[in-house]
Amino acid sequence: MQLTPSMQDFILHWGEMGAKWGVNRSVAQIHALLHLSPDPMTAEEICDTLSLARSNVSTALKELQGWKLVKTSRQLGDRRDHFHSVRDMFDLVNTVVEGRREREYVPTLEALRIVAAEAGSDGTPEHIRARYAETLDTMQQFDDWYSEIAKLPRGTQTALLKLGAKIARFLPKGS
Amino acid sequence: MQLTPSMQDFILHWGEMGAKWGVNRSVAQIHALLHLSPDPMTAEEICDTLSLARSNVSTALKELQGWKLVKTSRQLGDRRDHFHSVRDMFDLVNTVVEGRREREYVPTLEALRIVAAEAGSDGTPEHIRARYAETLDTMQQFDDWYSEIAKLPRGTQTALLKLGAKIARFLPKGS
DNA sequence: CGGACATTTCTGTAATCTCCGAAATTAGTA
DNA sequence: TACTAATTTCGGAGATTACAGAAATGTCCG
Repeated sequence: MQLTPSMQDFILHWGEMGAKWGVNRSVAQIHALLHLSPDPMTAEEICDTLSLARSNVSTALKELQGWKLVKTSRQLGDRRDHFHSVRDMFDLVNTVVEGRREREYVPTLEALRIVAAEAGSDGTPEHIRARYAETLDTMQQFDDWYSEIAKLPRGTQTALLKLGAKIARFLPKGS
Repeated sequence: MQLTPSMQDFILHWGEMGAKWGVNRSVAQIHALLHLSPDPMTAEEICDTLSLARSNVSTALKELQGWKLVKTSRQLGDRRDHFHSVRDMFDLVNTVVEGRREREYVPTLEALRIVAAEAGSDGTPEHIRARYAETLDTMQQFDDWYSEIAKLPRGTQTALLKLGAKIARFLPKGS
């Protein structure tokens, strides 16, 4: 695929952002490309367009599929995989957030529970144990909130999003 | 400071998490330590407790201050800085989210605007320009939502958090 | 001003991460 | 079964990042 300057910029920037988010730069670039591409692309085309080694593209695509950001489709008379990104930006943000929760937030909650339990019998002073409890509690609260919102139907989610801070009007009172 | 096993685990895990979040491991460990410590600590004490080089502790503390996760305080008759973390977990989550928005999300929005403008005159096909617009639009929507919620008084925020998905009851109808 | 202590910056090294090319594997075709 | 194309895995060179220790800078006091 032929890239215009703006497309190059987009892909480059997406790659930098990915790096900051702890995602491999190439992985993010490939995702950006697939996000822009109107048609599914083969691994080969991706290599050519971004000048990356075939092997890396393969690895990156696997990772993106792990994040459920990229899916494959088949075309008649072609045995190659054709890759395309999840189309909708709303879905995309959801997927990324959910992925991070799964991989980074939930394990921390678990670890905190273990630490808190362990602390009962290893001489950890009371005020530190209280700190554990407080930390776990607050994090759990955020997680519960997110989990509930995530379960709502899409239409409700977008409605809430549009409403923004105006939602506060419906709250009991004060503030 | 003397670390019990559970405290060591906590600090170690926090460090690993930090690494996944793109934060330097030592930085995250120091933050964990300060989060647990009931009293402010000097850089020297942090070195001893975590067995890190003085120089790195200095750099890490600077970075944590940049994130506004750590503040310094003074004590009479002591010219050393005493470091302590932001106490409240709720504040902490807010600070982290706000920091990430500032450093990673907002620049992307800006870059997208530039890319979209650039695309007008460099031969980028219409459907790609539409994709830019859609991407920018959705990301902007999330950002607007967050910005509004962030401005609400703390009490309102916690109320919303507790309410969770039940908030949907107040929505106009359907879904 | 000079000395003592605290902090930051600099420098070299160790550890880690990225990415290419080659080899191995898998899948489709005759 | 053999042949070919597509994909994945492996190994190591090159680049980046993290870190300790040394040197430099800054700050406070007399």
